[in-house]
Amino acid sequence: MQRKSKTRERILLAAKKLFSIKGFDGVSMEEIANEAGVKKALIYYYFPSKEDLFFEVWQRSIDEMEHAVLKPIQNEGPFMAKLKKLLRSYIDFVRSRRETLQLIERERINIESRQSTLWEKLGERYSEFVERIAQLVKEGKLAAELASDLDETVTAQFIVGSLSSVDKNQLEEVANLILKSLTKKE
Amino acid sequence: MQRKSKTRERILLAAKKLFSIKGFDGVSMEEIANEAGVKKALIYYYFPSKEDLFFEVWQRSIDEMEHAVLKPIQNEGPFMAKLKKLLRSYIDFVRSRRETLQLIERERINIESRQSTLWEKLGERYSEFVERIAQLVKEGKLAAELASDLDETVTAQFIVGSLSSVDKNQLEEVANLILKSLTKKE
DNA sequence: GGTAAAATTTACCGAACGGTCAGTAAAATA
DNA sequence: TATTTTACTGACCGTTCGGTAAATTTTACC
Repeated sequence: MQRKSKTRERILLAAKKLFSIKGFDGVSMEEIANEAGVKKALIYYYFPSKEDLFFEVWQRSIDEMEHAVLKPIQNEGPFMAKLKKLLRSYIDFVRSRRETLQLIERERINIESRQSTLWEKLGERYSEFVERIAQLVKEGKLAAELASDLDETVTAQFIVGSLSSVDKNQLEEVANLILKSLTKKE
Repeated sequence: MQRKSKTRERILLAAKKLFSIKGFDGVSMEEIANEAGVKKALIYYYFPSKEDLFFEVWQRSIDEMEHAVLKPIQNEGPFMAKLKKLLRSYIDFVRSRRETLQLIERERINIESRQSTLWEKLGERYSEFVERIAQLVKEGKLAAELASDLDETVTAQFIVGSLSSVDKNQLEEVANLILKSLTKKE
């Protein structure tokens, strides 16, 4: 029972690593098995298919990101403090969990362009995350700290998108740009 | 001679379409052939390999983007006019050339994580594009229209990244956010 | 220590992959 | 008209793919 979950975990870790580097279609089950130090058939003992394996990797990655980014701001008080904390924790996440971020960034587009119902669920899971940030933006508008004509979802996409696409060494600069763009002119 | 280039073009167009939807590893040569209305073997008459086919699709796509985004600002005068024109032309590009943008966004990460010399060239071609926008930022700093402590490359990545990652219907809002974040406080 | 269940490996399958090649039809050249 | 070049096809090759079934080893429990 203990051994079982340990092997399963090793497979998930190996899969996540390789998926993040080469993408879903670029990785074979044999590669994943080798990375995990296991024979290919054993993967099928724990996971019904390559897709199912990827699904679990994806869900876990989004959970991980959501936890790292959203959890720290939950008990924060005033809106501006929350926003700054969000940027801070997002920067920390990008810096410390490169593999997770790369997996998400890489497969996000891929997921959107597959039409199967199962894959769509994965896309929705990601949208949920963005929408939670959009909720924060809404909060800021209600508190009159952000301009009332801001579209919440677009603003959330803007925050995530800009922080995900720049060099990891200068994320603070981007966070400042975001802050400056969002705060009301006085 | 005329027929030859027409077929070649059809193959390139079909490949671009499929690569942009499914990615390099997600598309087979047979699919591309079907999309182009051609037998698979004929593709190898025009292109030595799948990689070579992709290389040409990629180079053309970057050229297309560079032309659409950078050409309009070449003969523009003052810096702020140039910057606004850049945002305008980038928005138009995102709206009208979705396939091209999706190909670039999708394969950019993929290209970076392949270590072969040939693939690295493709990555450099993209970096060139970003660096050209960075040059514009530098211009703005010299003209004292932008804060002097802005990192040019990061700012360029910020502009491209944020405009590439939001819903196409509200790009103007993002352009305004970018403008607000970059212009000096008065 | 025997034994049943769980965990892992070996051996294999049909399909699909990227790529090749001999040959043919159609055009261009002479 | 004869000949060379260009455009294109179908059949096929070796390999790798995702996935399965059966045999073997390891573990847990009495």
